[in-house]
Amino acid sequence: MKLRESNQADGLRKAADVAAAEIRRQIQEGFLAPGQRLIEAELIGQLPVSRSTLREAFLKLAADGLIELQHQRGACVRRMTRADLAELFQMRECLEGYAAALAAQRIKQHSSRVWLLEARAVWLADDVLDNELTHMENNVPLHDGIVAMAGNKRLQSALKLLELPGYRLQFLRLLDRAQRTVSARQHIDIIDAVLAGKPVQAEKLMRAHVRRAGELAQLIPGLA
Amino acid sequence: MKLRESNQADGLRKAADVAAAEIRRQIQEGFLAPGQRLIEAELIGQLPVSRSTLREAFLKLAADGLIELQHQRGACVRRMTRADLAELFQMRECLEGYAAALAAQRIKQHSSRVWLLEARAVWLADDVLDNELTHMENNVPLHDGIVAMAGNKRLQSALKLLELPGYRLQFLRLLDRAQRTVSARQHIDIIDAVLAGKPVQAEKLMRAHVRRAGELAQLIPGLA
DNA sequence: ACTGATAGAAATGTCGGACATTATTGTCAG
DNA sequence: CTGACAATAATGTCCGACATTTCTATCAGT
Repeated sequence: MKLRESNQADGLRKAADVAAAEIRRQIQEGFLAPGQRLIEAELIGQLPVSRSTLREAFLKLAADGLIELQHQRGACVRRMTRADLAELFQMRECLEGYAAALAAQRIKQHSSRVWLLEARAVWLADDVLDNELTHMENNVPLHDGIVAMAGNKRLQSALKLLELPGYRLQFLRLLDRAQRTVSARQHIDIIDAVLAGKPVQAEKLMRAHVRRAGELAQLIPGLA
Repeated sequence: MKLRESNQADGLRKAADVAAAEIRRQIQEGFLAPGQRLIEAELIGQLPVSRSTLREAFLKLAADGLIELQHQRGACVRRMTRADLAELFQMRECLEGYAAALAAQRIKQHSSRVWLLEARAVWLADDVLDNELTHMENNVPLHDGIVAMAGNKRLQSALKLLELPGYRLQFLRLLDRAQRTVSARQHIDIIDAVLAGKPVQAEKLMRAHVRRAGELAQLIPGLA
């Protein structure tokens, strides 16, 4: 049978990866709500894959922590409890703090000073205070960039698994102007510490920054 | 067909888990060397599972980082490069350090002071200096125990994935008496810091301890 | 009407076979 | 000895079947 010709030029060579990516997208966009059950028979009807392949996709998604698999009870979109969220942000505090420290250590080798200076300018401007979407759109790249500067791929992929799956919109709503102001200030301080090559301070500031985000996340409504 | 009745009372309910556990055991005991290819057809002959189930086991092992899966090239036991090892110990330095800090913070709530005091006595005794096996057998539980005291299950499972898969024996051989002496001293210092409820110091000491182990691990022969 | 047992339906876990696709190997002409 | 090419081996995917387990709706009894 002709293998799907749809995935033109994408890196997803296996059908299971395609299916996993599609389900991931549906989860992140809210089509699949946290706690919702994923019935194999239903998804087979929606995705061009067989049961075996779908089950493989389930395993990959479960490995990424996006869904949960229970024996003889199938798959469901992962539902966060407040305790889970606390643990998650504790991990991020630890890892991103360390990433900031490593980034500060390696700042000389990197020509990414330029990039950091550009980011700094962004967080000094008013856009990130006025517009919550602009704020968010610049927030993720900044954190990712600092993590990338740390130069540890394991660290990078570990942190990728710690992004909140389906609650981003609800988190966004919690960021009022006051919150955005504090956040922007912290970002600038972190950038300065990294640029100055001060690992200890960079780590300390990043930890405080992530901890604050974690406390804010606890206010997300509708958590189990 | 009658499902295998062998797994009496173990928590491994799914056949895929049984197969994964068996393969994991073979890797850790050295029957399967790093880099060795795992042919589906061969393993089907050795394990009482079908191809589908075996492939599921592969996915789980890959998620744990024990094997690597390449498209159209199957599975092979993960081979560590020195760079991989460096990243791995960097992660452990970060996470275990943080775990020590958390443990020190929560020491009052835990009645595990007793446990720590017992561990302290062990590391003051001569057994852990004289016998490399005794050293190792007490090392893992101590680290695990401190991580458990941190009370973050994510942290716990993240660290479980960072254990060296098949190189433990070779690492063990690097621990001569001098190394063991330093290690024991560091353990005692860490325990004292946790008992004293000093998170900052506990983290600092644990980081130094893990970093030292990482530098030692770089001496493991036969790495890619 | 409510509760609990029970039979039926629904969904998952596992198996075996089949075939397409791709990687590896071995052969042969030059 | 090298490069093209055919043969082999191994993986990726699909399909259908059945056992096992969970879920559900019905029904008897208090």
